[in-house]
Amino acid sequence: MAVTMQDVAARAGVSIKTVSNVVNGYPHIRPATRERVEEAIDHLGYRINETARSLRTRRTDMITLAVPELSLPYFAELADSVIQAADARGLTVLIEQTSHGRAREVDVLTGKRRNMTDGLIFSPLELGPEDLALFDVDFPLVVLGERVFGAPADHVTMNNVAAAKAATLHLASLGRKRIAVVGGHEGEQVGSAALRTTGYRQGLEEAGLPYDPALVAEAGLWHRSTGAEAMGTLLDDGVEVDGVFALNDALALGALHALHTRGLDVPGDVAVIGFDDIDDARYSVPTLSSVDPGREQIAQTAVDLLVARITGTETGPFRRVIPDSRIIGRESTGDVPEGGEGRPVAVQEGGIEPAQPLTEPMASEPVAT
Amino acid sequence: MAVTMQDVAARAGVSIKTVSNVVNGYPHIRPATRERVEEAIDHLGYRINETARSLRTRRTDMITLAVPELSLPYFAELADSVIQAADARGLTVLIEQTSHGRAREVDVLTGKRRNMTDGLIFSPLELGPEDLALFDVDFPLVVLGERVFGAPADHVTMNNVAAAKAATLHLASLGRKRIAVVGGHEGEQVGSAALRTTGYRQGLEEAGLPYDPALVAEAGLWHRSTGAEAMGTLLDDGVEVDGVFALNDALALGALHALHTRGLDVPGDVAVIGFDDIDDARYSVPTLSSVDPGREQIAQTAVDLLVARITGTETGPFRRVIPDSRIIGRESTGDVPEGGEGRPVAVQEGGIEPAQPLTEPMASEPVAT
DNA sequence: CGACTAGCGTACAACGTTGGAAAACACCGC
DNA sequence: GCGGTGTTTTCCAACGTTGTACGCTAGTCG
Repeated sequence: MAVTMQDVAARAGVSIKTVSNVVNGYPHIRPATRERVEEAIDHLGYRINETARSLRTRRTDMITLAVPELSLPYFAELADSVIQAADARGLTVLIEQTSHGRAREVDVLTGKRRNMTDGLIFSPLELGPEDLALFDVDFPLVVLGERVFGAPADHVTMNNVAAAKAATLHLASLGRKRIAVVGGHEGEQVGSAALRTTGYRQGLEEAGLPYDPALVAEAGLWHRSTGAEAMGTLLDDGVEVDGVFALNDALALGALHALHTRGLDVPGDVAVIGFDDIDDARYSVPTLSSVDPGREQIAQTAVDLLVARITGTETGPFRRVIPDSRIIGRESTGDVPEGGEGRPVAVQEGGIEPAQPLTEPMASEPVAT
Repeated sequence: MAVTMQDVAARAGVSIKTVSNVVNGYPHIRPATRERVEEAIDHLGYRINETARSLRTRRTDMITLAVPELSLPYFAELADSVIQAADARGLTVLIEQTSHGRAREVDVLTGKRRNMTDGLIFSPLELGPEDLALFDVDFPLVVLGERVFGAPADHVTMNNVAAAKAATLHLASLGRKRIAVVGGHEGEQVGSAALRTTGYRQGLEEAGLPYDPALVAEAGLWHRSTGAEAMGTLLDDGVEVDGVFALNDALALGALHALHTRGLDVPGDVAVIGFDDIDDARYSVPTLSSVDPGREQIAQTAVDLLVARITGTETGPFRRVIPDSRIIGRESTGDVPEGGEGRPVAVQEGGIEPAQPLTEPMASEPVAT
């Protein structure tokens, strides 16, 4: 049925291995032979059977990317970047959506699910430090995000505390005194929420502003609707506010919505800054200032680290990599005139360090100062 | 190194084929035997080698989804739905981004790129009717979208003309007389733009409104920025407008932006409706009315059609399937009070029909009346 | 009680490719 | 014409699984 190397070999009058050599670019082949083989390949429309090749070579040149949900713009954009980075390195990406399911996240790691790829890039949302043991897997793994520190795997993360602090300080530098934070989770000790909240408090402190619990608007899920709700509740409670740091852009866009419906001007009455710098931030009304956590760099680094483990180039201790992040000023903080382009107003440098298991995940994040 | 069936068989004291039978749920196995095998599997941590299985069975249980770009919310949401639908059927999805490259789209079809999946769901953006020949491939294929009609493949598409007409009529029913259309491409004969523009003109006609070329705002790319630009130009040219039909939601959101910056009230001064019903439409300010083209149904149908071809359940003539689409009324057309939920204000029924190659692709779209 | 049917296991041969080693060939200088 | 030195090609054995064919054991039935 399908045409195999055998058929090509027969037509070209060579052995099957010679065909293989041609296909794989083995250098010592007489030009005449190569030509005959290529003619046969074209003529027969031969395409290599990747499955057989993979069985033999033990490589599939595919990697898995496991994210919570593609409808969340941050993850869609991350997936986009990862696919491009993988593509540039000759890899194909298979996407696994964990859809906010703890069980699904566990499956991703235990390999209960399909297991045909060379490695995994995993951005957990449910698993936490208590699940550290699960991350001790027997395939190449790169962890993304802020939920799990100290896993026996390479880790690409963000400059959360430093960036959140910088964002808060940026609002303070604009003269804002009553800076609310939208999106914290009560009592949460791990993950982006906790880290960014820590940065917020550090920022307040450095700016000499008091911490007022009334300015904390909680939101379980980081969606626009919850952001609008949290912001709305805060305003309706009569809390005085002149600045908002939202823990991600979706929340920030929701907050903009809530502010708008209540007739407050942004940035006139309230300045708003988000986190993630998703595409939408550039097109909202007003355009949204945000923290660019270095998405491109995260994706490329993650793929590079994974490739290094797959190929065995890197066998040393696991690394933790933190890309540079930048504050992008736009209309919502009055950093650009209406219609102007966003521009970087601050940079936090990242870095690379060995990742050791730590009992205090909160403390484990390096803080650029 | 890795543990194989051989090892399991040795430990359980059975033949390798018996292990295979256990793993594959072959029914006639003595419970005692099955238990021994399962014990051995657990003890050794055996996991089947999917590559070897695929080589033997000629199935990978993976399908490819080729879309232009995941950062475009419509495609991200489509991918989300396709992945979920595939997942429910035991398939994994490999995503190929064509990134607006004609060459990449051709590669997807000619299989120059990786070819390890059982079939392809393809949403072309560059290829058109002139490339029909390329779609004659030797693997299961389902085509999405409006660029290519009559390809020798199953096709899931939208009720473009009917839905666009309905959207336009909806604006007219609100008493709007000067309805602009945002996003057309000059002289374009194929694709969503042309079809939706046709629907717009049909809608005007049915409403007894004149067609005024001045009300056509062109936009090459369907991004927010281009939508804002096109709308802005229209307004700055002093064209009188009281309604806007944007050919997709990104354009509509851009248009909202432009209207807002010029101090026009939506829906007071201008009513706006988009197309695609992306998630963002529910959270913009004001919330955006839109056409829901039946995304879930598109995804599920596409996967079902593909599976039927892969398994050989379906060998008959190719089908064209059009899901039902609905107009969702929100604040931007004043269909709901501020803060209210969107609600369906009209439905266009879809259908199934055999797909025949046609020379007039424009005419080939069935129109529900 | 012999023959037949399930039920349960096994042996062997693929699936299409590549790694390794051996063989064939070409060319060199002597 | 011969050994030596590369280059080019071939041969064989995997990679880990499943399909097919068949053998063996127990029942079951006439």
